[in-house]
Amino acid sequence: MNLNLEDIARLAGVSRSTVSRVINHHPNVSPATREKVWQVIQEQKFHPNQIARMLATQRTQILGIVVSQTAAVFFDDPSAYFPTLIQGIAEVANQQNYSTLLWLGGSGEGENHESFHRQISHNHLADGLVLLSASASHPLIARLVDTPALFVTIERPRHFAERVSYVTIDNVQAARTAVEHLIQLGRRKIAIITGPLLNTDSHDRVIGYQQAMEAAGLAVDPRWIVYGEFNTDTGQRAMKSLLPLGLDAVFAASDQIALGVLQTLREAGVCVPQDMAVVGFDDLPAATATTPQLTTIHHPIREKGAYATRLLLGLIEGSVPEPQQVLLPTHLVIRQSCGALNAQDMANLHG
Amino acid sequence: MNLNLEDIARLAGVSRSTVSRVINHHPNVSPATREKVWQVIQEQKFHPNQIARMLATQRTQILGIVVSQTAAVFFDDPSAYFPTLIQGIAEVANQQNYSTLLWLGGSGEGENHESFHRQISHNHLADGLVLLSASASHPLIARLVDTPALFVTIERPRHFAERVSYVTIDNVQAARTAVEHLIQLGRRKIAIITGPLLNTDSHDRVIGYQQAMEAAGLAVDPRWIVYGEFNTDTGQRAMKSLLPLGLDAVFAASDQIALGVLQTLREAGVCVPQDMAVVGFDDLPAATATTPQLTTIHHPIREKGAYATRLLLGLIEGSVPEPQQVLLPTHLVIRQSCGALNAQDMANLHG
DNA sequence: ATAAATGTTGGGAGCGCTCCCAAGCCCTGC
DNA sequence: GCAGGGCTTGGGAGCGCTCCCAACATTTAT
Repeated sequence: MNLNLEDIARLAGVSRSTVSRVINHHPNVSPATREKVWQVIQEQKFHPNQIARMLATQRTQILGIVVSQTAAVFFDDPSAYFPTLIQGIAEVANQQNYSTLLWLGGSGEGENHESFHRQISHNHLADGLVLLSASASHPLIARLVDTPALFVTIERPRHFAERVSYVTIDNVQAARTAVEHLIQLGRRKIAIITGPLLNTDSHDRVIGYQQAMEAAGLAVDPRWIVYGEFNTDTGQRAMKSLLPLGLDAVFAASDQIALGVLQTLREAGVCVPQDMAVVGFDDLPAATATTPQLTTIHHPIREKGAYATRLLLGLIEGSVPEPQQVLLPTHLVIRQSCGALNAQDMANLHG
Repeated sequence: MNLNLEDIARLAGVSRSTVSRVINHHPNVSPATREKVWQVIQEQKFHPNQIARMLATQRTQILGIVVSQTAAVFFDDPSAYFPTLIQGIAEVANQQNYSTLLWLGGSGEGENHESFHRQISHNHLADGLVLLSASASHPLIARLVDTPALFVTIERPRHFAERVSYVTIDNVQAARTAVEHLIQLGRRKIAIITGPLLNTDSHDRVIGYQQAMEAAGLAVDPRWIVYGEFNTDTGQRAMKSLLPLGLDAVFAASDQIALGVLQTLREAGVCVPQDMAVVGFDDLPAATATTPQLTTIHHPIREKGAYATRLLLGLIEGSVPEPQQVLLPTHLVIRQSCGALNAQDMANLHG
């Protein structure tokens, strides 16, 4: 049904090879021939078969995006963290003429997870892989790290961190900045509510918290450090458990958590920021919709995806050596929930 | 570097064809040979080259997911509408041994849009396509409809509706149900705030609204019908403009819109549902987080994606004829914002 | 003018698989 | 005992492209 190179060649009165050269913009084709061939190609609306090209070149121009996680964690999440990441990836990929293969799965259970990862690593469709969650993709990383497969993870992996390429933010520094800000404002009894223990983002934010506290000579009650999930529910639950401890500030390691914290504090009649300062992490759109608006750490989610993709492309082209590890900058966005803006500032804001 | 069929054949002392037969579970291989070949395959961790297989079979086992829309509309949207759809698609696809190619793009501008769609329709990588937004994909539909390419859209397309396969919900009926519910509760002056005029979902919900009003013998002031976007901002803006009209109910054609409506009403000191009943559409998780909780139309977003994929697979296998058009069921979820639950019910809820 | 360098073109081989056909095998039935 | 049928097996011919090499044409340098 479809035409092939040979057909075009016949119609243009040249050889298959010449048509191939024209299509691939090889230099050594005379202008006249080039012109003639292009004309036939246009006329026939010819498009070379990608698959055949892949087979011949051993390159697919496809990037795999791996979201190995329970569906709920990713998509019912209003933060749109993963979708935003994917957007950053797809943008760069499409722009560089790569297609993106989306792998969603690994819904928890061991066997499923296993076969999901096997499917990805054996189906050699992609020239490279972006793993959106290093911690959840651990088994995949373990099986890829000793193969020639090219991949980069978002988030620093727990294992093989020295051998794999990743893009992340300096979570330690970012968390430290957030907590130092609270300390500067006179807060002393500061708790942290964070995500899963095994998640390196989660883990590093605790380190940053501890460093800030220690540097300020503030003792940390172990009960002040609460691990959970990066969601609203954890925020509510954790805050309820923290309520009796007489704190004056909470650092929520995600805005989702902060949302839950704020809600619980409101229900408990605790005034934010007067009685309790709150700082979040992520700078989601939702952070400006709360009352009071959330002070939070901004980090470039979409850019993480984009950067990881550029990096991966570099690895594929061979223009950069493995492994590459990059930390993207973050900054503190001061709004109302930390109490840094005094009454007058707030009046100005609303004026 | 990698082994191929021939290598395995040599190691197993058989021919390429026999190995191929074993891998593809063809019946006519003697048990002994089959066993021997499997053993070599396991030993060598052999995995057949997908690309070569694609070239030979002219089938890719890949489904394309097309999200032709501005990024912001899709991912900054807390409703996770598109991610949820994608999840439904990927689930079915992976389960049937299909991979999914994700096409995100068409960021508004004509030229971009054009080249985005060209890229999709010429790159014959997918056995079939799922178009996530019929209205936004119009140019793509127009170019695909006269080709042998297989595709199904979510949402009924504005043009070629009789010729394309799609999966959607009965928006007319759903909207009608919502509005009839308000009428039953004694509301008379009911407005509708909906999405883009060119979106068929949007359009049909208005039809449903009009049918319900007409059936009840209620005249509709043209100012009561407001078109906008499916977002919070539209809800706020539209509600502000509706405030002076002395309404007693608003049907928001998406929960996002309803969120904006609720916010504006709160700021204006209008009590919901006493002074103004509000019904939404979508049944997002956020609908239960509002005060009062939102009465809304539930529709199966994820199932839409899953159904569309099963349908597409059917078209690919040739087991169903084109075109197929299906309407999935919806239902009204009664919560507090419509005023159907009286004080006692509410007490029970909180007890 | 002529050898050498350069530019242009065509064809063969190969990427790794599937599918078809023919050949060889064994078994059954007359 | 031998023809005819069904299993099992191997090899050839693609799928449509790229890439290399050799052949030929055209310049350029001497």
